[in-house]
Amino acid sequence: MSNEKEITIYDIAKQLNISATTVSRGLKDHPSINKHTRKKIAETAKELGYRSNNFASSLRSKKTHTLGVMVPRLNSYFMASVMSGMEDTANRAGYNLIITQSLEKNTKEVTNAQTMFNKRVDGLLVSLAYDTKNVDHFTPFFRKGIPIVFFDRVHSHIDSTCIIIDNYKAAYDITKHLIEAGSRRIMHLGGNMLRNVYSERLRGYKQALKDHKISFDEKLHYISDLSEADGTKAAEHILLMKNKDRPDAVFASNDTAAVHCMIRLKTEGISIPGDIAFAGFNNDPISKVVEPNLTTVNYSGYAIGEAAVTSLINHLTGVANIKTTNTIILRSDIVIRESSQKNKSL
Amino acid sequence: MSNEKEITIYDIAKQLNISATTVSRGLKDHPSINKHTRKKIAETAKELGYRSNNFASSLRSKKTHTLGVMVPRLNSYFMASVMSGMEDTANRAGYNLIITQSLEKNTKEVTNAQTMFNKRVDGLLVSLAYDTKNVDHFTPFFRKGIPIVFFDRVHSHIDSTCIIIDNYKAAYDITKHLIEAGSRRIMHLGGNMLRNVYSERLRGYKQALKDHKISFDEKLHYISDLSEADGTKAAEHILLMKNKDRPDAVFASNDTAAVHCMIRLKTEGISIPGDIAFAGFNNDPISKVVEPNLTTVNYSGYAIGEAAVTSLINHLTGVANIKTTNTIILRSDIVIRESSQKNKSL
DNA sequence: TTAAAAATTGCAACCGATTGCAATTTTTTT
DNA sequence: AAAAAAATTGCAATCGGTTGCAATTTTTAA
Repeated sequence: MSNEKEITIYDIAKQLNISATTVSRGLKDHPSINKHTRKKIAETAKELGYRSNNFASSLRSKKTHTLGVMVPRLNSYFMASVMSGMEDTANRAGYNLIITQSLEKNTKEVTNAQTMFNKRVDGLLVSLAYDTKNVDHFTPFFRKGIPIVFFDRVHSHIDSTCIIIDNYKAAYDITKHLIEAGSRRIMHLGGNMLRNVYSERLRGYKQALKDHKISFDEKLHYISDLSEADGTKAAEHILLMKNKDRPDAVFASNDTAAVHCMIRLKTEGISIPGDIAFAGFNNDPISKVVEPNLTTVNYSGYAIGEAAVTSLINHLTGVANIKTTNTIILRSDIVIRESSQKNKSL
Repeated sequence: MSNEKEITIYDIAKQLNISATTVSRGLKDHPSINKHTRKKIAETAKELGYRSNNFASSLRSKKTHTLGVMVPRLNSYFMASVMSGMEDTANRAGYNLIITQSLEKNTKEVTNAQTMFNKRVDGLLVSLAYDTKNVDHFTPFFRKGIPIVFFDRVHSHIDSTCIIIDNYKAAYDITKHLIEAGSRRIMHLGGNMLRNVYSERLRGYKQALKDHKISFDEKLHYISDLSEADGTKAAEHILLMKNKDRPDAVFASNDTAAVHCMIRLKTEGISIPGDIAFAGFNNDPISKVVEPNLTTVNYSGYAIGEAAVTSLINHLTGVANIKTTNTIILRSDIVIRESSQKNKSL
C-alpha cells in the first residue's frame, strides 16, 4: 500500500549529525537543548515529514495521553454537549478520549471500567450509571493512583474531584418559583435516590416546600428512570388519582419526563399550567418546543465537560491536585417559561 | 503511587518455563500453539493479573486498533445515536474510537484530519462538514492505504464505502405524501447542495413534484444551515411573501428547522396543517413534541454507526474489502403525523 | 589565564510485544 | 523401525522514543 517509509528521530539525527537523544529532547523543547539546535531539529522534522510515534513514546514513558470517559448514555442532548466540551478541551491539550457507555447498567459499567484499566488511560472521567451502588470497580484506579474526575452523577471520594451544579439550589429555586406562581400541591418526578443529582433535587424541593409551610407528601414523589415512557406513565398515575389528591404542579428531574407527562395529560384535556403547572430540568431543546414552553433549569453541558477535562489534565500535568479540590460547582439558572405560571398565564 | 509491578509476557514465560514467544502467540490463540500450553498460559495470565500492553504491541505490529471518527457536530440526537452505535460495535471488536468534530467548518476538518493521521488511526469514519468542497485532506490516508468509510454526509470515492439511506426516495415519498394529503405549493427548506444528503433530498422533492405535474419554483427553495435560527428565519421569509406566493406546505431537510419554522408561524396565527402543512427529516425527539406532531423521515443513527464500523473493521481484518462495496443503503421510512394531513385533519 | 560552574550533547540500556526462520518434538506414513 | 510430514516451540532482532548518567563544550568567575 504505502511506499514511503516512516521518518523517525533517527533519520533526523542522521541528517543533522547529532544523536537521537538530542532530537528527542529538541522536539519537545527540553530546556537543556540549545535554541539553535532545537530550531534546526524542528525544521528538519517538518522538511522530512516526521510524525511522532505515540506508541514508542507511551511504551517507554508509560503515559498514554488518553482519557477514559464513562457515561450512562450518549444519546441525549445534555450528554452530547458534555462530550463536545470534553473533546474540544482534551484535543487542545493533546489528549485523546476513549468513550464508553453503561446504558445505565452497573454491570456494563464494571466491565467498561476493566476495559479502561486495560487500555491504561491516564485518567478517568465518570458519570455513574443509574443503579451503581458502590465504586469498588474503580479501586484498581485509585490503587494505581490513576486520577478520576466525577461529573454530573458523582460519587464523593477523597481522591477525586466532582464537577457538578448546585442541584439542591436549582431545585429549591424552581420549586419556590412554582409556589410563588400559584402552585401548592407539587408532585416531584424524581430519579434513583442513589444518584446525587436526584437526591439533591429532591432535597431542594422538600426544603422549598418546608420554607413555604407546605408539608411533603410521599404520595407526590414518583420515582422512575425519567424516560419518555416514564413521563407518560407518570401522567397516567396522575389521571388515576382522585381529584382532591391530584397535584396542581409537577416538578420533574428532567425535561424528557416533564414533557411527555405534559403531552399525555393534555390529551385528557388537562390544561397546563391552569390545572397543572410544570417545571423540568436540563433545558433540553424539547423544552422550547412543547406547548406551553417548559420552565426548566439551564446549565451548560459543554462547560461541565470542559471543566472536568481541564481539572483532570491539570492534575496529570501537576498544575493542580485533584485531591485538594473536592468539588467544582458550575453555574446554573432557572429559565421561566409559560408552563409554570398559574397566575399571570398569558 | 503504585507498588505492584506490571506483569508482562516474560513473567508468564518464566513461571511456565517457556519462551515469551510462545506466551505471545498463546495469548492470541495462534494456531501453532498446543491447546494444552495455551490453556496454561491463559490461566497463568489471569492468575498473575496480566494485562497486555497495547503500546508495545502497536509499536511492533503497526496496528493501533483505533478508529478515527470525524463528524460535523456531536450535539444532535441523530449524531449521538450514531456515536452510540459506533462505540458499541467498535468496543465489541476491540477497537477504540477517537472522536473529533468539525463544527461544520472545513478548516477544522482539515486540521482534524491531520490529527487523525498523526494518531495513526487504523481507519477513518467520516461525515463531512457543511462547506467541505473536496477531500484533498484525506489524500494522505488514501495514499497510505488507510481505509475510510463515509457515512450520512458522504463523498463518493473509488477507495471507500458509503453508508447512507436513500435520501432521494425518502424525500420523494414524503413529498408525494404531502401532495396526496392536499398540498400543491410546497416549499423546501434545504441545506448546502455540496452535501449529498441535501442535494438528494432536493432531487427527490423535485421528482415528486414533476410526477404530479407540479412545476418546481426556485423561489420555494430556501437554502440554509437548518439550525433553529434558520427555521425561524425561514418562517419570517414566508411571512413576508404575498399571500398568493405563500406555500401551502413546507418540507424541511431536518426536523429542527421544520419545528422552529412551525413555531414561528404559529405565533402569527397561521394554522398547521390547515394553512401550511409540514414535513421534516430525522425523526428527532422534538418531532413528537411539537404541535401538531411532525411528519418526518425515520432512520436509525445507531444502525448507521453500527454499519459503518462493521464495514470498516471487516475491511481491516480482511473479511471484506471496502473497495468492492461501494455503498450500503440502510432502511428508512416516513412517519406520518398530523402536521402534514391537510385533508383529514383531526 | 585558569579553575569552576553552567550549558549541551551523547551513550546505551530500556519499555513489552511481535515475527521470520530455524530447531525441536510429535505424529503419520511406509 | 526408519523416514517423512506435521505440529510446537524458541532465538534474536525489531518497532521508535525516553532517560539516568557521563562526557564534552561553553561561559563565568577568580
